[in-house]
Amino acid sequence: MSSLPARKQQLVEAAIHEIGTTGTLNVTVGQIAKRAGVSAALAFHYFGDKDRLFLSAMRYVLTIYGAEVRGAIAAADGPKGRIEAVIRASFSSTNFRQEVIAAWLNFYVMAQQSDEARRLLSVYHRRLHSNLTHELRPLVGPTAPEIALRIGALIDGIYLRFAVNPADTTGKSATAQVLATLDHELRANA
Amino acid sequence: MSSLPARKQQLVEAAIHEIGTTGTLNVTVGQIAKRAGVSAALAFHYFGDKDRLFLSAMRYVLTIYGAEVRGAIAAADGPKGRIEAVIRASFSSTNFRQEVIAAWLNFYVMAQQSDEARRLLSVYHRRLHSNLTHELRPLVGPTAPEIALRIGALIDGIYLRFAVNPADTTGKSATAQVLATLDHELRANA
DNA sequence: TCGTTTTTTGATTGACCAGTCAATCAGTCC
DNA sequence: GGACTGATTGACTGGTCAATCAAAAAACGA
Repeated sequence: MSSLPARKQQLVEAAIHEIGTTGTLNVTVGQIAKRAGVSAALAFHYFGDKDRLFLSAMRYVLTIYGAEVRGAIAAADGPKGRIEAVIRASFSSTNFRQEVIAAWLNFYVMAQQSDEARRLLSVYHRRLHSNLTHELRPLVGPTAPEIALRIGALIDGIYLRFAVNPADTTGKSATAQVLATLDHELRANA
Repeated sequence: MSSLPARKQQLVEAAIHEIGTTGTLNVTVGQIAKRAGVSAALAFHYFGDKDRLFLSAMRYVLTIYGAEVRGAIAAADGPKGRIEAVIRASFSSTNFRQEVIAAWLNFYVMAQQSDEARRLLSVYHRRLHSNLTHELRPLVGPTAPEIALRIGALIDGIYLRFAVNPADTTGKSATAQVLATLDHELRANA
């Protein structure tokens, strides 16, 4: 949140940036602290250990993403408009950047070892699924959850492609692909 | 390949297993060597450094996956049958296991730093895309590449879900989801 | 059998890093 | 202005690990 003490937030943002640019969790607390312009010891003072610093970074990314999606939903009209809003927000220029996606990727790796990381990713999955299902329901009825699942997985899959090959996907084309699938799913369930 | 010298193959398999079970690239050469039943120094003798050991492990996984898909395609009948074969192979019990998927996930992370790793993943993506496109063409004509892209991304996305929550996805249900999307895409393009 | 090559190892090194600690410093409250 | 608190640091440590090396063991050919 933006309600974090200034130094904590600096460190969290530095951690994301550092993980994102190096593309790995193998960054030292020293590197992160240096980018934040403070000493490594301060990071330990605030977060206790490296893991908890990483988890805070993850929460931060999730929080921002969630806020953006919520904003997009609020500004859109009608069920289909709101579904499109979620999709567009997922590929907005804020989120759809190699640095951020590299960080996400590493959060998935973290989730292999850390229960809390896994929990946080589950929250993201559930929220996305719930948003999509809620808006799909009036359009397709009982198959809404299944379709939501597929749309959600498709979004994440496109993220993965982008992580390997940023060149041949843009936010626009990614959005178009998901919207196309959405259309076909809707047509099949009309 | 199975044509690797015995010790090399033992080490490669141990590396995959170790990466898969710990869920991270943070495994020591010592751990890997121990699992392979040899000394750490031998791993350096054969691979030169840790990176090249990891890359060999990645090639090995890709090779096995590729062989399985090729086998499944050969055994199937008709374009649609062969598409289904590819999808089924992707979620077969050989490939769709947390250990293997955790390894894949870490290969994506490797690709953030290593050109060779990125190249290998690109090969996988292209091969999958090409297989799907080839079989889709007689069914939907010029939209085949686009649909192939979406199906491919959907498969990878479902892998990601499984990486976080192995409990609520099985190979069967995953296959069913992708086949459902495939059907809807085909219907929309018939 | 013996000399040579290949495989394999244990011991070692040099770098790196998470986490600790004792010590300053800047406020704040009485 | 003195006691107390939280912020902040530099220096240190204990441990880990990739990579090297010299030598043992095994395999092999003459």
